[in-house]
Amino acid sequence: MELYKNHPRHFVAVDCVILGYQDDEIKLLLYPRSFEPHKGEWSLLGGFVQDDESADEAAARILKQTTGLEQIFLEQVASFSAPNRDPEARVISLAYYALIRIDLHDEECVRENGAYWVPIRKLPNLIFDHQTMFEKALVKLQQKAGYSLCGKELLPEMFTLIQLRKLYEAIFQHEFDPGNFRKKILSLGVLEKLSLKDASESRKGAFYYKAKSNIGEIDIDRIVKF
Amino acid sequence: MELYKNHPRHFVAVDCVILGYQDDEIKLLLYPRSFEPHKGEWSLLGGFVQDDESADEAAARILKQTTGLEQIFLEQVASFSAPNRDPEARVISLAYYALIRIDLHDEECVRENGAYWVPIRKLPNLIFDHQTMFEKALVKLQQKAGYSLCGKELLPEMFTLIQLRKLYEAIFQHEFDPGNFRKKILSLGVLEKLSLKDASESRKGAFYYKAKSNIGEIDIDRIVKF
DNA sequence: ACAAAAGTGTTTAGATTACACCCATGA
DNA sequence: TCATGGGTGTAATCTAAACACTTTTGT
Repeated sequence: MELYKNHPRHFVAVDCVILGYQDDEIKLLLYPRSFEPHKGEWSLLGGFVQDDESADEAAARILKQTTGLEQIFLEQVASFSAPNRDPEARVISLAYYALIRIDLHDEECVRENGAYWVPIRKLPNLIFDHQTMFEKALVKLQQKAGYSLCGKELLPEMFTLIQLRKLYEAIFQHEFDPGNFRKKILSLGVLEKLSLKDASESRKGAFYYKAKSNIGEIDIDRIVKF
Repeated sequence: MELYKNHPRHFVAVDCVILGYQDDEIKLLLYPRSFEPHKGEWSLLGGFVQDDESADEAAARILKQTTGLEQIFLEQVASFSAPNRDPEARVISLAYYALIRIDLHDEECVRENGAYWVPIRKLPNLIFDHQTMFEKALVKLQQKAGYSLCGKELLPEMFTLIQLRKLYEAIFQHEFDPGNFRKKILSLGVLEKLSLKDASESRKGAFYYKAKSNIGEIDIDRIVKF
């Protein structure tokens, strides 16, 4: 312990890039900061790492407190540690990104905190380095989506291939050929066709699919080359 | 500051996965830990983040102090924050990986600290979670190698295509077809052929190449599909 | 019947793979 | 001249991309 004692201790925070999908758009959950500095400005959801928890646990705890959701997808993005990134005190922040189903989250819980889901194309200015955190998180999401279907995290249990394509178009901000996309996805053999149809978008109706349960991290070559 | 004060502060360390290439193998620089706990056991090179520096700067500083090298490739791997990962005290560690040219590093500086370059196939047990840090760093290296030639970081300025292939075989622990590898790399248009030959490996000799200077992060599709 | 979205098929271009073959050179 | 690695060429296969075409169904 002697050697350790000569070194400084730092506040360690986690900041969460909470992403969801709604109305053909990827949206980010933003909070008005409740204290100085930068009170009232938009920020990611954050909090401090306590003594008895890992950063992963801290992120999950904070996410639960403010959205009511548990057991959601959560992964490290990067650490941010410029000495003056927070003008009030030295805070080293570990950024995480979370994928949640907007249709399942606790709206009241979010509303209470004054939070809003903002389409990623129309983000306001964010405090500190939160813009960079978001950008890195989006790249991570694109990488994840390239190797596994993000349907499970961002879409309802059942979804049509058209919905899945639109999700991918939102993630990559790029259009995919409907026929080719469908063939590519089906060739992966990870989806199960249901007999139910979604008739809300057309007279013919589109079949619903769901992810096969035995598939974890699919060892796909690549879903989209981009 | 009031709100911050209610939260604990933590020691924040950086641990460096220092990788080099020698004798057709990727090697990891390991240090015998100089203090308790686990004194004498093998560990990554680490140190604490000070008040006036970012974690990136801390990693660069520590790397310079112990290998004599500056301006080397250094990138974040992940954070490690289990409350009891270091039994002596709560230490949150930010893992980095560095790519260095073994032929250029300061051998004396390394020797003094009792450090050794160990082939990654024959690693001893490492303390704490350092094994996991290494494994994640290797994945990062493979990703990087998939999108940019790592020749610049791990090989001398001039190298033959055979040397580059052997480097890639060491990184991916997988053999590549000599003819196909050469064509794929040359088709990227990022190498400049020199008139000099390396005659040490064969009677015919193999031409040296060097990376074209204007190429930064090449926007290659993929070098190897794996 | 027809409009409109869902879904299938076909054609072409390009990339990947395996592997045969030629080349240059020192002993 | 011949053994040895260095380097090139080619045919078979696979994949991606573009786009035309067929199917289904409520009105």
